[in-house]
Amino acid sequence: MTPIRIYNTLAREKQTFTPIDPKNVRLYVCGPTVYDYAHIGNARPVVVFDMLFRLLRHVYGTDHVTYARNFTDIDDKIMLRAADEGVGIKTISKRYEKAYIADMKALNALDPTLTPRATEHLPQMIKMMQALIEKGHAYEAEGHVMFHVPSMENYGRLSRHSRDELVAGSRVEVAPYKRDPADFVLWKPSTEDQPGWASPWGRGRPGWHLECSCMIEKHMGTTIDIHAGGQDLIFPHHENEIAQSECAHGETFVNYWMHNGYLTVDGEKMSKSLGNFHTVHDLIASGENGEALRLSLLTAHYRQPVDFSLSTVREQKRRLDKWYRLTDGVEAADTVPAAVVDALSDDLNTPKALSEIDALADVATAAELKAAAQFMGLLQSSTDEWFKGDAPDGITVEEIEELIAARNQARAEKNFAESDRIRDLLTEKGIVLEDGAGATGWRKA
RNA sequence: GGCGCGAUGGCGGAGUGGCGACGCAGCGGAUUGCAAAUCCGUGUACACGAGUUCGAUUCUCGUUCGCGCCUCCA
Repeated sequence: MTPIRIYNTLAREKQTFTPIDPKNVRLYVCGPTVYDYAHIGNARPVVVFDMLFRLLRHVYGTDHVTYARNFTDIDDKIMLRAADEGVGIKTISKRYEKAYIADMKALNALDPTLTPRATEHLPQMIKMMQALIEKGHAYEAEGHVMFHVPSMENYGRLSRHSRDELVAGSRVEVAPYKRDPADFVLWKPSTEDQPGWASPWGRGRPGWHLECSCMIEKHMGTTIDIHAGGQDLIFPHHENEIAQSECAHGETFVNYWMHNGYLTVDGEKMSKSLGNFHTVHDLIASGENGEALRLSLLTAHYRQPVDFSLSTVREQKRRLDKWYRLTDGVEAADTVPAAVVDALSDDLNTPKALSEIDALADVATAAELKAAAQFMGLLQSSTDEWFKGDAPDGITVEEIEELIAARNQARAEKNFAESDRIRDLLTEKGIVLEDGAGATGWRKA
């Protein structure tokens, strides 16, 4: 078995992955703040680390991997949205949590083992803050609980920022209650009309970083194997998680840190003003194929930037079309081809793995191709479902078949003007005809 | 300014000290009434300049260009 190699952000190099306990490999990925639909950039870490989850399960056994992905369901952005709509935060968070789950399912992402929510971990948060205060790593000030950064000797080793650099490069005003400009919030007070929970420091709500530390502590222990997320989370989010957990526990928090690169759209940063903002929800609703979206996100290596465009999605759709044609009626092989597992074991080299799948694109190796593609969360439908779908838009299967029969009648009579007219009619409906040796088949474009 | 990443053919994207991965698109052919699908064939690609070497796209140094982060952000 090829060992799994992982690029560890902490070490800035690829390392051989050794789990703490092969019977319980623990992976945590930072999940969404549920205040709006997830965009395609949010989907990248989900798809990428879903691939990691699949690989870990393949190597260590399905029941030996715990994968947690949280929902941040208390946050100022959620509060803002709730206030806008005049509803409670739970209405907002539940709505977008539900949408998120559906969207990620459309991308063939497996359900994580655990999906903890911030608001379900208030007791753990309070306990951790108390421990940090007792150990001199945190203090109370004007209803806030602050983490005192200078109290941690090696703060900043993940992002390789020294406290001094952070203070010097800071773009935000320093709140007056901070003992040190680099200190960050663990707990902040809530006004009467804001959501809040009782605490020894008054009614308030948690800062962003605290939840992950507490959820990991509760569900996975003081030290976990892998913690992953977008590279923008390296600082401050993950740096501060390390500070909280390691100062509270006195133990290593995470052995391997993984961070995915950014996604651009048509070569530019995705933004609403540029008109290139794509939510997964809208992409699926407008007819883009979830599996093609997934494949598009896997065409680049996860640490590299990936450029997203609709033309890429269509291109990858055609690639899948080819694989579906080849594997029609073929039973997937029992084992996943080693070349594909090896590529993925090398720091999740998905472009390599995909090209290894292409190398199997031959009738003689169709069963292997199918096993490999399914391992990567692709070819999850039957060939028939893929090409024909549940129901083509604006035309019934019966109508299609009647038109095909009429066309074949015309063809038999050499009335090609009529047969081409019928084919054009179907093309307009998004139906492509394929004249085979015996019969005429059809598929959705 | 600090930290970090990258530059491969029309596009995407592996990889390697010496034989032009792979996919998509394009082009030619087979097949087809015509298409579609399929099959066969088809490309003087490795940012620039030095250095190391018998030999560098691959290693070293430099240059240029592009990108990300530096307390909203996957």
